[in-house]
Amino acid sequence: MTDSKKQISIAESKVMEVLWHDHPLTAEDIHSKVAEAEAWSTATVKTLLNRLLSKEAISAAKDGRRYLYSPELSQADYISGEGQNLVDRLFDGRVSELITHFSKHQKLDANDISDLKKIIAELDDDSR
Amino acid sequence: MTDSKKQISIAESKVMEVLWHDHPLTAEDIHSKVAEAEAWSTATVKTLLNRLLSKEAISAAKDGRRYLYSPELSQADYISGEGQNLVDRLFDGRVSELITHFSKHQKLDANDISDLKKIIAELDDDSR
DNA sequence: TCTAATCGATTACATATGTAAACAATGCGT
DNA sequence: ACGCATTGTTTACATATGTAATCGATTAGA
Repeated sequence: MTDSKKQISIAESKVMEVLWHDHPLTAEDIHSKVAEAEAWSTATVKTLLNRLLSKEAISAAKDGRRYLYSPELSQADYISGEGQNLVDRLFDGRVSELITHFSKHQKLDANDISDLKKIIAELDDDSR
Repeated sequence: MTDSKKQISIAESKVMEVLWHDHPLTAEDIHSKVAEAEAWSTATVKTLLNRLLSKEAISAAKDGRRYLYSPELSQADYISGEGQNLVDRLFDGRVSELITHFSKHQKLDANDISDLKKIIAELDDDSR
């Protein structure tokens, strides 16, 4: 098996965010985008890109002297993985527990509530 | 400031789980409980207990030759922290996004759905 | 063509984490 | 009182992660 299934770290995910938003991009592009939030040197960004490459979370296509990077791992898959992970760790895999927790402790705002209702409505439709 | 607010690692949280479930406990108690899931040596458990002590996530009360450990950090606080963390990282703090994600991708079962309905009903009551 | 700027690749280094052995103190049984 | 068992303390070591400097190749200008 390859390096694939390796975990993406927080810092690495910041680079992924940029690539999910727009790609392909050069290392320098990524550096300037990510620099809005993180005071990283270009060297740091390059290190992260290389780590993501070996984890096969992104790919690089040669473009003359430089590379153009694109995501391989989709944001949806990443989020699902992290989410599943958390639910497993904190709620023993029970999604309803997680939702209950958030509804009780993390204060849902009006938007959240209307979204929830919408979700329920759709679920009812589906099962009907 | 003390070491307090330090992050609790995954391995450390396994020890916390045991203590949240039942406490105070001796290191050996904890070792046997946690051993059901993790093949750790008692030395490993001791290391984790010490790290948790310096992070002030647990406390120890001398009981003759040994110590009795108890949680200081509550499970609710831990879960809230981790949850908030995830919502911030993956959904830019928007809880409804998280719930939407789970409803779309993580397949809610009948239980989850009835829980959701219950939550909605309660929220409606509260706001009335 | 020679050189300076530009990129990527390699190496570095501190802290965190997983996992545990070695060492030290101390109380129990004989 | 003495040595062994028990329990805590210190030290160890590999991998992961955050953060970056340095080395090396390549290319665009002078």
